[in-house]
Amino acid sequence: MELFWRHGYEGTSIADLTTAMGFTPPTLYAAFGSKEDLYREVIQFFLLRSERRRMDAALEQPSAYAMLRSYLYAAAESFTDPHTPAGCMVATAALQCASENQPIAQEVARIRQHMVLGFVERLNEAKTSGELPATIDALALANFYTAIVQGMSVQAIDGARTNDLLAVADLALSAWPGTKDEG
Amino acid sequence: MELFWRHGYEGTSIADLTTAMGFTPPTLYAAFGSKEDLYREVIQFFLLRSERRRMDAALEQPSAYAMLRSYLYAAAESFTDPHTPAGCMVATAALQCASENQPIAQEVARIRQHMVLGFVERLNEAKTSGELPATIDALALANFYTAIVQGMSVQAIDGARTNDLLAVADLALSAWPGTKDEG
DNA sequence: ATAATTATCTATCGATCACTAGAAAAATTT
DNA sequence: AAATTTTTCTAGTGATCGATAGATAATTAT
Repeated sequence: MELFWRHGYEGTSIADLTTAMGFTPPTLYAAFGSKEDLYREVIQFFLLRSERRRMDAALEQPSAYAMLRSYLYAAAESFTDPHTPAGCMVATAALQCASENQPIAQEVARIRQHMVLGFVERLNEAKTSGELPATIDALALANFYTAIVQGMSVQAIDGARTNDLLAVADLALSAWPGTKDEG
Repeated sequence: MELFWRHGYEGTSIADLTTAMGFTPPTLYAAFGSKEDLYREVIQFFLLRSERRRMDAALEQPSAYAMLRSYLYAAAESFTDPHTPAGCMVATAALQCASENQPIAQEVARIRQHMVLGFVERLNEAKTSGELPATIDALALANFYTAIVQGMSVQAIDGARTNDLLAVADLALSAWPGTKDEG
């Protein structure tokens, strides 16, 4: 996971993986099938371990605003966690790749879309509860906060520190078009 | 440029390039030196042709707010221009790559940093002119709008349309902590 | 028109890519 | 302990990677 996270799908070779894991290619293929299968498995592992944990904690918040704040703060922390590679493993992954790896890119893009829809769902709840004006475009707002997460991931890769990303998150939260009462 | 733009540095092979340009590898190497040199040259060409044009037009605006609006709107248009690959060639390029291509990644990251500093400079002017409160952290604000550009680039690659990105831009502009009078 | 130069070709370099057949070693079962 | 199964290794597959030597063609200069 660490290798794919840091170097991406194309930037990580079977030799890199087997060296890091301490065995030889046949063992890897017996265990995971192919490089592509292994990458998919790693992504799912990452989602369960990092992304889902972030999102679950955020969705527990009492308001949509608090959810976004929780998520963005958690992202700022984890994107700059010195124990893991910088940035997010899916938010800015597989953006450019060779034609033969297009399926990989599409799968990662689908996961990103899924994340947007998670935000949209919560924002629509906020519209019915009155936290957000009914006139608000929930999809546009979800795209906006997703863009912030993606930009934070880029900047983490470029060496930004936790506080830099927290400041970006706060500015994004200042654009919140609803109430900020609870949370 | 189109190949590197769409598939990235690692995702584009010499064979891809020579096929697209209609000649053979020795001609490419005689003309450009190496794949790395060619990529650097392409990036410079892109900066002059697209990025610099966007930035120059933005810096002509009478206010910092209008500059950001001009830049973000231009980005929304060009990132989704059907005549070129989706997204920006530098904003989301070379984020993950093999260790041996680290120099390329660092160079692109340096260009991104340069873009942030361009924003910072204009924002500091806005502080002295009174358009922005003196208490504002210009670097944080520049990082915020840069993050939006980077996120817009990711979403363009993922298939977003011009209007989607314009909506994201407008929400980012709504976070502007200064006056919006002129422009 | 001939000579010198430049440009592009064919054919390939060694290295590395993802991946695998068949042997050897380790673990498990009888 | 012997037989069987599972696992991992050595060694190598063909394909493709970026890059190049030497020959050929096209252009330019005399």
